[in-house]
Amino acid sequence: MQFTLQAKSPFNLVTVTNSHGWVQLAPFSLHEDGVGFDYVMALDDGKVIEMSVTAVPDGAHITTPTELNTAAQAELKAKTAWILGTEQDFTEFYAAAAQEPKLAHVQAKTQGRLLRSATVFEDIVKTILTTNTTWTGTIRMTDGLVQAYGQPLPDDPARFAFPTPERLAKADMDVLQGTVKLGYRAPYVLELAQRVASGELDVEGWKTAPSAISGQAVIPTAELRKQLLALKGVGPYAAAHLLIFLGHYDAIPVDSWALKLVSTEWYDGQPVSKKDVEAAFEKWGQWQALAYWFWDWQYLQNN
DNA sequence: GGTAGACCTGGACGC
DNA sequence: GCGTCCAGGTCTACC
Repeated sequence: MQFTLQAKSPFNLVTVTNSHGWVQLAPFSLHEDGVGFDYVMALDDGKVIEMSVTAVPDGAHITTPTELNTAAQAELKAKTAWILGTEQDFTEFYAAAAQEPKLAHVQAKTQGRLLRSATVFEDIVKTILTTNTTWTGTIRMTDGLVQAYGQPLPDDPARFAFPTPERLAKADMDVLQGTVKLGYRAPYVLELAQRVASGELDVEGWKTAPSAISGQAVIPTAELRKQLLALKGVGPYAAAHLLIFLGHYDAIPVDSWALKLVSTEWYDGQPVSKKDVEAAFEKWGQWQALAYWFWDWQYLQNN
């Protein structure tokens, strides 16, 4: 099966793929040319497929060697559109950014979209695995989780889809801590999987909200943030990070990196607080997370 | 609401 | 090679 997804213009697959580090995390794998990527996906009917995503003007071309029925085809198209954010519209952000020299590049570079996983569940787990560790630690933990509990690809059993909540809900705590080495995060991930698998928690409902698809927030950010913070292992940083994925850009994920960037940009390298970071981007209102993310940082130019 | 200490791992560093 | 220290967010207990 193959199909082309046309995105709301402007769109550039390279920009989305390299928008942040997600493409380095299983079950993504970056193509050698650095433009497109492969992704192993578990469909609702239990089938595990691999898809290859390549660039076309203002869109992406998707191919999978697996034959799919009508329902599976629709699911694949919807999940791919979500991963790439093809329906997102950044016209207002570009208009605001054009007035700021440090953001004047965003429209020309078609920046705004961030690569997402196929499910909100997967993005929550991965975000928890970014906390209190190094990026190499995040890659290692994600790889371990996918290999230990992911469903194998029939044509290549060495590759796996990201574990479904149902599979992860049955995980052994000793394996999560000892083999996968999630450490103290293991109970957080296990509890999340069990709550989602049992139906108690509908995190995919956050994804299908019109606001998240269009990029225009309708559910108040404060309400969604409250629900995210109620998840074990999700604190202020992780909640803000996940809000971005869900189309809410009015909160900044302040981590040690953000403190370093703002310190260099406006405080001559002196220590800054979370409030300083938030104050620096407050004027960007509903776009402040994107303004922060795509800012032309002095620190990056100097290092 | 704010703060301190614990959590866990890998990497850097000194010996 | 070994031991120690530190960085990285969140949780819990406490004030």
